[in-house]
Amino acid sequence: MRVLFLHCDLLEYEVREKALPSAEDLPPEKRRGRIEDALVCFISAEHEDEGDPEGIAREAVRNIEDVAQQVKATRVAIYPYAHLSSSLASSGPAKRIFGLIEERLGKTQFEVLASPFGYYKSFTVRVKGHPLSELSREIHPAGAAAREEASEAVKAEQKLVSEWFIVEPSGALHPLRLDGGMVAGFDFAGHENLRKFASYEMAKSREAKEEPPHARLMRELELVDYEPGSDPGNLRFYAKGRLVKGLLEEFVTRRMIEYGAMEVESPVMYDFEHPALQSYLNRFPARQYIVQTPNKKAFLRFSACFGQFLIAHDMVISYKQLPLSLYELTRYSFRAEQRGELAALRRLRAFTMPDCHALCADLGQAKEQLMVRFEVAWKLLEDTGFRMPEDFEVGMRVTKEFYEGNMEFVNAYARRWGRPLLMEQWSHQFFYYVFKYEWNFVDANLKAAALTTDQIDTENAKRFGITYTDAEGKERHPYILHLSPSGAIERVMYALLEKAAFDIDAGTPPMLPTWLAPVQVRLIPVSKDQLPHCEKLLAEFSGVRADLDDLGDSLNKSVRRAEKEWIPYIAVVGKKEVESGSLTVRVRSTKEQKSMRPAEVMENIARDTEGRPFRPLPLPIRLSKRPTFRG
RNA sequence: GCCACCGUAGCUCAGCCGGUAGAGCGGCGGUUUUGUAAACCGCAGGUCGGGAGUUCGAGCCUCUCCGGUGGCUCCA
Repeated sequence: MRVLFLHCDLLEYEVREKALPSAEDLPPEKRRGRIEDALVCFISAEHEDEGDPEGIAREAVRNIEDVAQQVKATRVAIYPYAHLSSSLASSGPAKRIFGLIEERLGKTQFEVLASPFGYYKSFTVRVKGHPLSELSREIHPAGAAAREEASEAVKAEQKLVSEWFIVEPSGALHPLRLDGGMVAGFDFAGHENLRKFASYEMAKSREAKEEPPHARLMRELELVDYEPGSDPGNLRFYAKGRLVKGLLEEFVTRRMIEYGAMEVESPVMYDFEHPALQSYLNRFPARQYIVQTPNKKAFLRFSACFGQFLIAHDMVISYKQLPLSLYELTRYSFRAEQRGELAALRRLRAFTMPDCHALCADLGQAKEQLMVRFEVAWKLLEDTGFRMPEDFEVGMRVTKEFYEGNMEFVNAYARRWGRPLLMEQWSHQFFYYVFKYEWNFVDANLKAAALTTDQIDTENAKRFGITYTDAEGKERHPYILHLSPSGAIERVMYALLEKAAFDIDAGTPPMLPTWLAPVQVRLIPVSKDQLPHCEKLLAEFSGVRADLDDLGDSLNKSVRRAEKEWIPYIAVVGKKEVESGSLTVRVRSTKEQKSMRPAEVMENIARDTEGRPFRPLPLPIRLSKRPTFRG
């Protein structure tokens, strides 16, 4: 922030026209102003100030008080003046900063005149001209000392008191406490993962130190890799990885449409100045990617919320149409996570997020609909290849008030889940929701990552002006549910790979579910004499992802290669098989080696993949034609 | 963002006290034509992550930037 201090006999201004379209209309008394014998402060808010409006405003006021004291001024004028800096703050944050300065100065003994922000003004100043009457200062955002004073929002969060419980399927409640770093208050026997999850959440325990296994696997399997040419947390997907991701995307989307959601598509970037977005944004100023468009500054979306809320804002909705769901799969959502927080596929800066918002007439309908979506998500994860509910641990977050008023709902949820779950109870509502749940995957390094999540949002309908008309013809704000049925697609891949890593440790062959296996069947001729026969067989495997190892290596080597690729059905074709018309197949899931006819293999795959999307092999069918993406 | 560790051939890694770079796999050429997790021989392949510094001389020491991992903070 830059400030030019002028100790003046007189300041007089008159508003001419708006300089910013978003500037608010002014009451007549604000359109002109005059102050005599005052310290006039011309101020430019700069880009670097955006991260901490509270802090910079506090510093500004401190400086103003300081200078005013020196020149013995009792009156102060604040004059937003863009021309002191070449690195201006965006107008949203700037406006907020000026508001805060005015508010804080108002609490001092000074008489304050604040000229409006966002307008062209004509003005007159007459500077006193004594040695101290002209002075400029640069004020930088909170140094270490200033940062200790938390912003209002952070203070509110700090006041937030969390209580932790285990809720059993019976509804029995067990208050948890930390006892020497260990979670106590519940017998976790038989619920080892829940203990790990509770300890991750409550004690912030980080027990392991290795790289997560999936980070290595994703590269070894030629699925996904880091991209040093981009920004951290923006990954590259090779052909096989794109296939897996594409299939998951299709599956989730199909299930959401079957559920009844209306798929929409919204922009990836939004205008900083858009009034509906500002209050939402200002609370989390440092999290976005900023992009400079030809004529404005925009931010990249960090979820599908805005896009869908802005659509919902313009929709005409009757209570008869509720509940009503909008769905979008964002490719991508962007969050400028701190460097140290990124972790391969678990935590990214650019990720693919299915997001489904349901507008509900009232709390009753919201609770009912939440459980409908619970079933959709449960089935989706189960059909993807997870064990439900064993692969996940529920984190449920509620306000105390919600819990006490809706105990039956919480208990019904716990009964449906069928296993004990972790509940965090907040003393008061700090976030926009009163109820939220996540299904967390606990990985080999004992880290928890949320996949499925749904929330009951009581605030954003008001904030974004989303309304429906009720039976009496009155406009009402709906409750909004925020469901991500699977969580980020990359995170689903992470969980599947981490699950496979558990199998490696347990000594069972790791694999992806057959419907996601990049190659489902590999044909390996014992010698090149069987190649023509294999070529013919390929035609029989239409509708599955089959390929042919025609590299001419030894059988041992070819089998090893196929095993390392986690191929579920490896079919060896030698002299015997050509004569009998059968295949000798290694079935990965059962470790069996048995003689099967091609039709049987097809039936097995059809059974494994029933109801899931299919995509053809996105690679050359003959290995001799296939490049390696990495060594 | 802070602290620590790491970055050498496409991949996985070795490289001593600072003296000018090595293996295996993969690729290419040849021999072999194989019955269920790596046949054999040969060849090519390196700004030692980028930049700056110290030094007669830097993969090795110093600074800085980039990338990765772990911890902290964070996760709307």
